[in-house]
Amino acid sequence: MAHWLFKTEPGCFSFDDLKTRPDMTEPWDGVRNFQARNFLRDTIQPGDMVLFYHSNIAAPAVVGLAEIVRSGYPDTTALNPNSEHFDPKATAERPIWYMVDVRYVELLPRAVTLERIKQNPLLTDMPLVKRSRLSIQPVTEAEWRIILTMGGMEERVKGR
DNA sequence: GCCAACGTTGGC
DNA sequence: GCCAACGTTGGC
Repeated sequence: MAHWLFKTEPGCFSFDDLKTRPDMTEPWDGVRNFQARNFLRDTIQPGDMVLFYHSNIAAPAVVGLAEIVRSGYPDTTALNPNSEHFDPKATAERPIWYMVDVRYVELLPRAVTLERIKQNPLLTDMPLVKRSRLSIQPVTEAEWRIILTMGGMEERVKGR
């Protein structure tokens, strides 16, 4: 089981939005970056865990945990001319873009702000810290444990 | 709202 | 296939 960090602008789609879906399952669509696409299409698997990160706000932070419930499949918003994520180059035969389905798991007792992440010398290798704009990022087992601990979930870390 | 970083596009 | 121009992301 692998770990990931998914970025989202909460004004567009927030962790609360994920929680309030009736079945708590949501397609993660609209990713239009090839590196992120490759993770979605090739690597991310059901059961993988996700750090849910809010970007583009005053205090960007990891706010909660989500789980992958479906691996990569074609992102249909790319085929829809009415979608803001429409890509005229995408076709049903060559979808180009992919999405996965995620499920709400739980809110972190304490949000882990980017500021705190940057202060932790053990987290300086994270793409997040290196100022990458990558919206889907791999997270190492060690980083996962550290961030959960910083978020007030020591018990969960020990239980694994 | 500014602007640096950086991914993508397109002319050559 | 290089690289300048351009557009977007996202921290501040």
